[in-house]
Amino acid sequence: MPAQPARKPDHIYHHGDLRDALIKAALREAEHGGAEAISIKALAKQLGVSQPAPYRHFADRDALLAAVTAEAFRQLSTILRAAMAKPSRQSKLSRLAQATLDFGLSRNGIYRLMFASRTVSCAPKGSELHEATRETFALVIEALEAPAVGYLRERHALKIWAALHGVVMLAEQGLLTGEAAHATREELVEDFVVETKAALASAIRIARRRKKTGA
Amino acid sequence: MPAQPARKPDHIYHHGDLRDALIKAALREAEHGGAEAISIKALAKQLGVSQPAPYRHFADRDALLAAVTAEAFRQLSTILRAAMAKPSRQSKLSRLAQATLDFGLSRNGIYRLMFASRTVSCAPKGSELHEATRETFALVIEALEAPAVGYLRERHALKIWAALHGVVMLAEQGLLTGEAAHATREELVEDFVVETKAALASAIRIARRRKKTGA
DNA sequence: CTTCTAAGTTATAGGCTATTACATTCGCGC
DNA sequence: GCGCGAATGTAATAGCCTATAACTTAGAAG
Repeated sequence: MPAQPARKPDHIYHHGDLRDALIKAALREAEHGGAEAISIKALAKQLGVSQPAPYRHFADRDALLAAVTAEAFRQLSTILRAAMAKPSRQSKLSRLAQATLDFGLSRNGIYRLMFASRTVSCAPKGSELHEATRETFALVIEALEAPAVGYLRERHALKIWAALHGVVMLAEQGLLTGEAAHATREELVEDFVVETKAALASAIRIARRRKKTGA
Repeated sequence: MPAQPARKPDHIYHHGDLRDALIKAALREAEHGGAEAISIKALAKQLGVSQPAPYRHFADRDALLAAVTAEAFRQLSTILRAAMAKPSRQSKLSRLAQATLDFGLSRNGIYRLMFASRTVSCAPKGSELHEATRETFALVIEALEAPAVGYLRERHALKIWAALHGVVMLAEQGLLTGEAAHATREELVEDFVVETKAALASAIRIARRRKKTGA
C-alpha cells in the first residue's frame, strides 16, 4: 500500500477559502491587540498553512489590514443598522450613538484599526474599504431622521460622528476616569445626541425661513 | 605616531545625551510615519551609536514610545499655552481649539502617537506620560474661562476635547472631504467651541439658580 | 487526457527587537 | 592624581517577522 491511503490526506493542499479565513482570524487577533497583533506568520500557522501562503491572497500585510478593516466596517454597519431598527423609546440617533460607543469600547483593538490607523486614509477612492466607510457614514446621516436641506444633514452627521469618536478615544485612554467620570461616557454621548438634534432642527428652520423670505 | 592622534576621536564613546537625542530623533521620525516609523535600530544608526545602545536608556521600544509621547504632550501644552496667551478677538477656547486642530493635522503622525495608540492608556498613574496628559487637559479647562461649579467645567472640557479629536481623526481619514467639506474643519471646530461655551454658561446658570432656591 | 492556472510549499534573504558578555569612560572618594 | 565602581557603549547572537524566488500540486476547461 502506498504511503497515503487517500481519503482526506490529513493536510489538504487547497485550503478552500484561505482568504476569508485569514480575514476572520486576523479580526479575532486584532480584537484585543489592535493592528500590531496581526502577524501573517502567526495567522498562517494558526490556519495550518505555510507562512508564504497568505501572500497568494494579499500583496502584503497592508493589503490584509485593508481587507480586515473593510470587513470591520461592514460589521459595524450591520450592528448600527440593527440598533436603529430595534424599536425603542430612544431616538434612532441615540441608539446609533450608544451602539457605536459600545462597539468602540468592547472591540477596542478593531476600533483603532478602523479609526486610528493610516490604513483607512490610504484607501483609494473606489476601494472596498473606502466604500465600506462611506456606507457606515451614510447610516449616521440616516439616523438623524431629518430632511435634506443643503448640506445641513451631512454637516451635523459629521459633528456627531466626530464627537462620538472623541469620546471613545478619550475613554480608551482613561481620560474619562477620575473626577471627570462624574459624567459617564453614556451621558456625554447622550449630551451630544441631544445637542446635535437640536442644532440641526434649528439650522433647518432658519434655512427654510431664509429661503421663504428670499424667494 | 599611534593610531589615533586624539583630539576628537572621530566617534566619541559617550554620546553625551543619547537619551534626549533618541527622543528628539524619534519625534522627527514619527512626524510622518507615526509610531510604526520609530525603529530603535534606525535611530541608533542615525545617531551613530550601536543598535543596543538605546537599551541603556529605555527598557524596550514601548518605554521609548512612552517617553516620546510624553515629550509630544509637553510640546502640545507649550503650543496651546502660547495660543491662549496671544491677544486676539477670538476667545481663548477658540484659539486653543484651532491650535489643537492645526497640531493634529500638521503633525499627524505624532498626534496619532498621542491619541490613538495604546501607549497612553498603558501609562501608570504617576508616570511622566500620565502627568503630561493631565497637564494638557488642564489647559482645556483653563481655556473655558469659567468658574468652577461642581464638575461642570471638567465635563464641558471633556466634551470639547472629545469633539476636537473626532474632527482631527475624521479629517485625517479623508472623511471631511467631498460634499461634507462644505463645512471646513475650522468651521466645524468653531461650531463646537460656540456650542460648548453656550452649554456651559447655561449649565452654570441653572446650577446656581437651583442652589439658591435650594439653600 | 492534456494543459493551464490558481493556490500551496520549501528555502532563503533581510530587517527588527532584545539579551548576553565584554569594553571604555566618567567622576568621586581618598 | 589615582583607583575603582557605576554608567554608558560595543560586538555577537538568538528569535521573530515580512517578503520573494523557484518549485509542486490540484482542479477546471478545452
